[in-house]
Amino acid sequence: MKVVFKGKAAEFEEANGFVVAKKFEPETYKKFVAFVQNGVQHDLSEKVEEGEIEFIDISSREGFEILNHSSSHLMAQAIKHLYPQAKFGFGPAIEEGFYYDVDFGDQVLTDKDFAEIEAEMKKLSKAAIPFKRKNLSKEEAFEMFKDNEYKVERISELDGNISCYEQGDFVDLCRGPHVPNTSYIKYFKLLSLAGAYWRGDSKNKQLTRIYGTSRASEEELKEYLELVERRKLNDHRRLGKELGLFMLSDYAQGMPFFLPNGQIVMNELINYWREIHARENYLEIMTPTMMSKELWETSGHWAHYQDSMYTTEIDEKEYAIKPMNCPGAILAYKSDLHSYKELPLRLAELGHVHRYEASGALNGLFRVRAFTQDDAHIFVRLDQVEDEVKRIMALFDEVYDVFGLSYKIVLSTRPEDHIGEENFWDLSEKALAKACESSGHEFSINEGDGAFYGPKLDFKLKDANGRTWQCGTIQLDVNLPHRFECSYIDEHGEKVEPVMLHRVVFGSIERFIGILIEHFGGNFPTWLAPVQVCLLPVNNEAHLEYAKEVEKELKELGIRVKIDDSNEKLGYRLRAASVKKVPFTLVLGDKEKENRGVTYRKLGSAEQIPVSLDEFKVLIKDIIKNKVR
RNA sequence: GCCGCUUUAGCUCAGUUGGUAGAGCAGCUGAUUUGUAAUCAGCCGGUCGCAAGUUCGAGUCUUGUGAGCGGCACCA
Repeated sequence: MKVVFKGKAAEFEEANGFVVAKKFEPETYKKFVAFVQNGVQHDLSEKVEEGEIEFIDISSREGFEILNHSSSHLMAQAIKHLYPQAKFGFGPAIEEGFYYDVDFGDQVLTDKDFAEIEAEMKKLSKAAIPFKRKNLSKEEAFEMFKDNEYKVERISELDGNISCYEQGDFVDLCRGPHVPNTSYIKYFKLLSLAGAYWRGDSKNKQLTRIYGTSRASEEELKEYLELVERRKLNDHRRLGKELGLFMLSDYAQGMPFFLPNGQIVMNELINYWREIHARENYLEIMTPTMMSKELWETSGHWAHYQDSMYTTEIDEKEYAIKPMNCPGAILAYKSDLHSYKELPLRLAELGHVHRYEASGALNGLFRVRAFTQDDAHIFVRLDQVEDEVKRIMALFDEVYDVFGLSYKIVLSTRPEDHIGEENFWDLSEKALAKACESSGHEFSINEGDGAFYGPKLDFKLKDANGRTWQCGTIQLDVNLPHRFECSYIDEHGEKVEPVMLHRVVFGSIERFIGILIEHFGGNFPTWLAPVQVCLLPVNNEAHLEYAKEVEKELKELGIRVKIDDSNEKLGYRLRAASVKKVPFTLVLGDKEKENRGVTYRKLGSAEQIPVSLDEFKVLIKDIIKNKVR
């Protein structure tokens, strides 16, 4: 086991951020005295005892980051050797590895160049070049990096002493820490290439970002690369194709087609959604897909959202296809007078919206141009906001729990381009934070990421690759009700403006289905499975009739059942059912026919369970009703 | 939109230095009538994303363009 020692003592930091014990046993670390520091042996036992130095397992998260950060430096050194004109931007460790942003000038790099860079890195690794920390004054730093405008820009933002790390002929501006020398970086791989704007601003030059990953052992690297491969198996785009769930067509870029199997999943989700929303006293409405320009001008979308809207002309009048359902819901609200006694008034809508998303942003079902929001607009009095938000969060918890999904909450605050008065924003942001706090939901804050009309709580779920996608959201909005002059009559007979909450649980049903496909790896719980039961007559001549009888009885219970009477051996048909991820496979032969039984197998299990048909009916009804996962 | 890559049969993929396309699976047909993860045989199936160009000749090379993938920006 390799252990990195992190120095806390100032003089130690100055010498080098890190030293590493070569053969470390945790129980005996106090006895451990010899360290490699810049290639020199030092006795640091005293510093260990005094707690000035802490040890870090290179396989720990912190060790991982140090290793990968050092790897990005090593890669930069190798690149500098091969491409002397290269200028470097930022090169940090990230979740699963590291990257470095490089300006190669006019040269175009492709992933075919990785082999050469990796070979050079290996060479440098073998040389065991020590990482040496140096502290520079600002002037010295400017002088040292004067040929690199990116580093110069960064240095100009720093105060006081500026540290850099030197390994052989390569120096980089860096806070550290690093592994002691390049030989610690042995098990790495360059993974991909991407354009990335300098400092994340699309107005700036695009640099070449090279992603890689570095591990403490060959085994860990292999494991990681296998994990990357395994993730592909759960990719919803692949499973969606294999299981006949959805498709995409060049004729409608970014607008998914739901195929029969996928439509079943969607319909089941919608049934469930309607059920719980009826219970929670939501009233369902449906509003038009296209509405005229004036409406969007009133709502502010025309001014703040036009780039994302599809428009058309009807009878010489401009229309927009709705990118959101809110204005429609507001018109529905305004169709009648409302008493304070009616509030909270919850108008739900499964709204199919269209948004012109950048072509490069599109991604399977996760990022599309046409999708269905399981929307609701809730009109409340100001004093009802906190309770209602808590109530919505409880509903979210209930729903996500059914699928076994976990989420992270992010509070997004006012963006630069927002409408309405600042004090409303102050109040709204506080109200959302308070609702989270008082209901025991943890959240982080994303400054400036709110909607133009109000702040929001976003519920983010992870896909198979660990990327997060916003699904549920709760948005607080005083602006749209004001712009549309919404009102209710309070207990004194006065007209008062209500507050509006926008909220979606699934978010986009399409995206949510994508998440579910990956979450379950295509093995949907029985209540969602396109085909729930597959019937396999052992012999078509002798058992098909009984299979049809079983089919009829199960169908009467509303179960989605299919007979596989193809002329294949049982083994083949079992495998076929398993490939199609059917939750229950029932084998029907002489034994079963004789005593009105079935022998069932659950997906993923080889266990054969004989029961009577009546018992099976009770069992599967129960599993479906309870949404057993 | 930007950077890089990919694009060949319904699906997954081969196609060597340019000489007008192959496999497995799926599908269809026949034989087999099967008791727990692939029975055998035959057949069908491709303007090689699209459009130009170079060439005697292009799936292979060049340019343009569509779509997809990985990122970046975006996600109001």
